Amino acid sequence: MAKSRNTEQKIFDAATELFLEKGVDRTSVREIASKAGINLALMNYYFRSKENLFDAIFSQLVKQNSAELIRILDSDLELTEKIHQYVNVYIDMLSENPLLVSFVMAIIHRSRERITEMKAISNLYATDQFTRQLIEEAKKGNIRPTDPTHFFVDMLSLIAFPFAIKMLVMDKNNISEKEFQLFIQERKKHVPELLIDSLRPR
Amino acid sequence: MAKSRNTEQKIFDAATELFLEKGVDRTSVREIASKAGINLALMNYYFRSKENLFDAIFSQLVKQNSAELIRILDSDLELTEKIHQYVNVYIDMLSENPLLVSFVMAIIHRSRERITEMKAISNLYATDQFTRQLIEEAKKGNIRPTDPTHFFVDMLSLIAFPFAIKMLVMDKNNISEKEFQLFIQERKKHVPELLIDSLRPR
DNA sequence: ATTTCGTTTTAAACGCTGTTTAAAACGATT
DNA sequence: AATCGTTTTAAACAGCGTTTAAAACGAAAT
Repeated sequence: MAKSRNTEQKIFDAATELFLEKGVDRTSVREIASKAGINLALMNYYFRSKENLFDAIFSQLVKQNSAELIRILDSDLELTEKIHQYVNVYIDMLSENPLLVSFVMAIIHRSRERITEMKAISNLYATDQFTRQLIEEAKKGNIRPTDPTHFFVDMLSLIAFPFAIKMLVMDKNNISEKEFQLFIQERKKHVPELLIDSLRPR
Repeated sequence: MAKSRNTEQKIFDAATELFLEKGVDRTSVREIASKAGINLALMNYYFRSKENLFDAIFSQLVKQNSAELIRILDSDLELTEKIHQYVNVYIDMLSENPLLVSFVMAIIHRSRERITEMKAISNLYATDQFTRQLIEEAKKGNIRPTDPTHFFVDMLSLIAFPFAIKMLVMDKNNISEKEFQLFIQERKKHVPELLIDSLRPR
């Protein structure tokens, strides 16, 4: 048997499912092959390595999700509305996509070697319009002068880090998965408030 | 030759150095044994596993560092002063201890199975006094009513996450290691300001 | 001084991992 | 029906963390 053109897709799908379920490191290539119903070596035939397979899955996932975030950052929305939308969409994204969260964590974990992949998820490289806005609004006196780098790092931190320490928050507050999701939902209001508040002229 | 009671210490030291240098995952047990000048199997004789060795190094590191943070949280310091001190000490700690940062990231990465180790670093379990303070100050009208959980998660996020995306920040702003350290130093002022500002009654 | 006994060290192997190899099977083209 | 590039296969590779069983050792007991 040969030329079943969906072999590549079968590997891709099986790996995606297993990576989500057990994490990248704890998923073996033999397991992926078994789940996909293919020979072990085919994984290396289609993707050159397991790392490469991970990248393929990851960048597809990012492409699906980051477009909207960049669109928001680049838009003409008023500053506070833009912050609201960005935070809301980003939190929803991470909240609905556990695979994305664990992939982001895996990449951050070996961040020294994986800057390229990090760029894609960070939107840090689409902040020109946003930065301009921060500076101009400050010039007009609508907000207090604000360092754009710190502000953007703050925003990313407040959005993403809680997902990283999810298990910790659940354990400490003795809450369930569902209740954690509620906690995250609260942050869609809380984080923009905090950020916008810090911009208010004194 | 036998009974050289410092064999355990030699393994511990060699592993610490290598873990810092190349990360836990990319350091093999054979490499540790070679650097320590001991037989491969001795690593499993003294520590039961590589994971165990990691834990031993990690918890020693945490013990050295977290005591002061807990002391600050439990102190009678005035709220704003407490926030200042906590943020400053924590940022200094992470900034002077790259090993701690990469260990924290390694543990967060496999957070599902490692809650115990996470507890140790989070200080999330020493927040009783701090929580009480937030509630009482709000009752007195000195600060606006604030959810303690969100506030503490905010604080941790703003302190820790920037270290996780260090490479990203450096690449995006085209800055050196030294300049990143400066950026971090700025946050010792910026983060407390942001947090305390959010407590101001409206 | 020799035997005994628990501790420490050793070399070799185990089962697992990701990856490579070389040959086989296959389908379309000639 | 033969050819040729693509796809699939079984088997092996080198590396990993870990285990095994025997050896080497030092101190205590005879």
